[in-house]
Amino acid sequence: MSAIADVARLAGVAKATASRALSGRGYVSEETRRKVVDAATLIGYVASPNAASLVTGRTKSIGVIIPFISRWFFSEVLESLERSLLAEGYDMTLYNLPAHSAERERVFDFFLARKRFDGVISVGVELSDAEVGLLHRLGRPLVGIGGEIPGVHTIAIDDTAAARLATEHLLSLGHTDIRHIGGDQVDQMDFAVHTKRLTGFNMAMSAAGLSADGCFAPCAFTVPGGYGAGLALFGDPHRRPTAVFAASDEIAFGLIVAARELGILIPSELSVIGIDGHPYAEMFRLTTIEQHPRNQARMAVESLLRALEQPSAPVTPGLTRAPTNLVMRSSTSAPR
Amino acid sequence: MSAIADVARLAGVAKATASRALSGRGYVSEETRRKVVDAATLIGYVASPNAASLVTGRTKSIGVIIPFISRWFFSEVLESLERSLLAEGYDMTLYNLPAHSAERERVFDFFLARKRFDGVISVGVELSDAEVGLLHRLGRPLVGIGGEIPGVHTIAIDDTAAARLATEHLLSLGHTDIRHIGGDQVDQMDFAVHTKRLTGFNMAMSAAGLSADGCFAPCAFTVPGGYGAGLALFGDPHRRPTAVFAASDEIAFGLIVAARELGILIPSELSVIGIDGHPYAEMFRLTTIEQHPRNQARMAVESLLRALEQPSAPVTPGLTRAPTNLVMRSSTSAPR
DNA sequence: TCCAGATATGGAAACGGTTGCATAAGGAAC
DNA sequence: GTTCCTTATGCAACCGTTTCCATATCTGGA
Repeated sequence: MSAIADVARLAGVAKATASRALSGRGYVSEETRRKVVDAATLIGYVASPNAASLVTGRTKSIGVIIPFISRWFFSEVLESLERSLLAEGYDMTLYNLPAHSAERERVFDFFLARKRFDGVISVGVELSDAEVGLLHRLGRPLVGIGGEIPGVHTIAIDDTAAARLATEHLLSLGHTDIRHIGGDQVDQMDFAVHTKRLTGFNMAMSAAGLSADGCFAPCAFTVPGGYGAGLALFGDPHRRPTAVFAASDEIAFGLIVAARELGILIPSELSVIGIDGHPYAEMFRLTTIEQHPRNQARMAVESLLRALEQPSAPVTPGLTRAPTNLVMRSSTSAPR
Repeated sequence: MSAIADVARLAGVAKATASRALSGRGYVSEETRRKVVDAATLIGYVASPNAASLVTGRTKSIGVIIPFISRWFFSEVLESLERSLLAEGYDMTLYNLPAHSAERERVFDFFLARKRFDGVISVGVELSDAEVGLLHRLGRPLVGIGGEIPGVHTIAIDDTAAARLATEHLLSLGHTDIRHIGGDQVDQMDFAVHTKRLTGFNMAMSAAGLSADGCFAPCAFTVPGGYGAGLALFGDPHRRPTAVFAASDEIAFGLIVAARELGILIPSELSVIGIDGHPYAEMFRLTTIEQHPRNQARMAVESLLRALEQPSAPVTPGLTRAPTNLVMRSSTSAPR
């Protein structure tokens, strides 16, 4: 194809001048600039980012590590990351790494270690010290979403507090027989999200003077997971709780579908609360704690780009808490 | 960082030899190879793909254009694309382009036109002749998923046939009062997917000697979209059909939720069939036409890589039909 | 013994940009 | 009329690989 040398020749200037004219860096007279631009458009010149990266060391592309694509939180984050990065002129290269996959090491050694990215965003993946160290040594800034990583700036909601808030909402309505349906061990999710939400639940219960023993039931972190748990939990009318705190909206939807199939009225016979702010929540009239993943993604991009602009001042490691808020709908009420 | 020159120096060989030893191309004695590899691991050498691309012209990375990330079909395709490409050593760079977005031109001119990708996969995006021409001129192979693009190899199901099959299933059960709930104009989906499915419905109806006039109702191509359409459609018991063909499983779920809220029994009072093979279908006991997006993605990658390996023989333009199959569950039965 | 081919290695030229340094002209300040 | 700074441009080095070409050794077959 046509290289910048061709453009320079056609415009009657040196390669250096053509480069400056096209990139806008350095001194170029307006007249020369126009000549160069005209020549470039005439022969359909497009710059080679590879060649530029080679000398500048910057690739204008960001690597993203994410364990799921189809789960709501992650797809929302992904869409928002892509938009924000594209708007800033960055490419986004995606690595879909299931939590403890065998490919993880390969991705780090083979893909990330190469100098193809200016920075990395890790979504819901708890990086090891070795992995963080690798990126750090390469001088590549790293920002996390979803949980705390030592030495890395991360954006995350306070899972424990959110779970506690959800449970307290049920308690404040007068419920005392509350169950928590959350992720199980099989569903590997990093940052101990499941555990933190369970902890928040336990804290709220004991603060209210209630025992949380036997109040937790695990299930797959999906709608069918919640559905299965709901059928099992609500099957026996005598052991049915008056309220359920689901660790995610998707679980909550499954619980609601199961409850409806069993003829249980919501909220009069059963209150349900979730966490997420999923777009289907309104349709199911689900009370939930919203966590705004798109904002979390924007915050991560902002932090990463700031670190890229000022390599001197490394990203302030530490946790930025993303806000959450309770949205009350009609899936919760006082017990009968 | 350390370059291949450092490795060569440490191993006591020339850069050329070090390159051959590490890439495995050309003649290198076993002894020398080991020396080079040892030196490389010793100083933690990682190759720069940028520098390599510059001379080889191959980037080992593929660009993917996709209009949605969170919709089921697209997230499935995406996950499968990523796996297949990663397994073959390719990076995947993602461009999330809503159908008629303003950014589309910018992405093509600014991102895709650059020589950053060996090839492009377009998922559910109907590329214009100009866009196809641009990539073709750059010598970058292109494979499509979701519908026919002139001059490009594409993988797609037969939307018309699938819709017809779904409708025929309802007809064969004895239904005559059938409605089709599908995507609306606002929901911009390329390749006229909505129209094709409507056409399949109409063909089946008229083949059965039934009029399809007024049997179509549009809605957003989502669960809440189907829910809203269901509430509207099933609200009046006297105008209620005995069967509904939903253009997607997600719409079907919404319809089912709406029907259940209204106390309508499925399938005795209402049969519902969808298209997709969504993982929630089993939970809703939904009869559906499965379309296996992951396989479609695998086929696309295979086709693209074949084109990359043999630049001489260009990809056979044309359409490869991805198979679909009817899965019967208990959301459909004969009318009462 | 000589020669063709396979094997092994090095030197140097690419690939396509950016940028440091040198040069030169035009003002402004003294 | 110097001196200095700003503006404008060119030359050449450089980024980190791959690969072409040349050279040299070692086979084995004629």
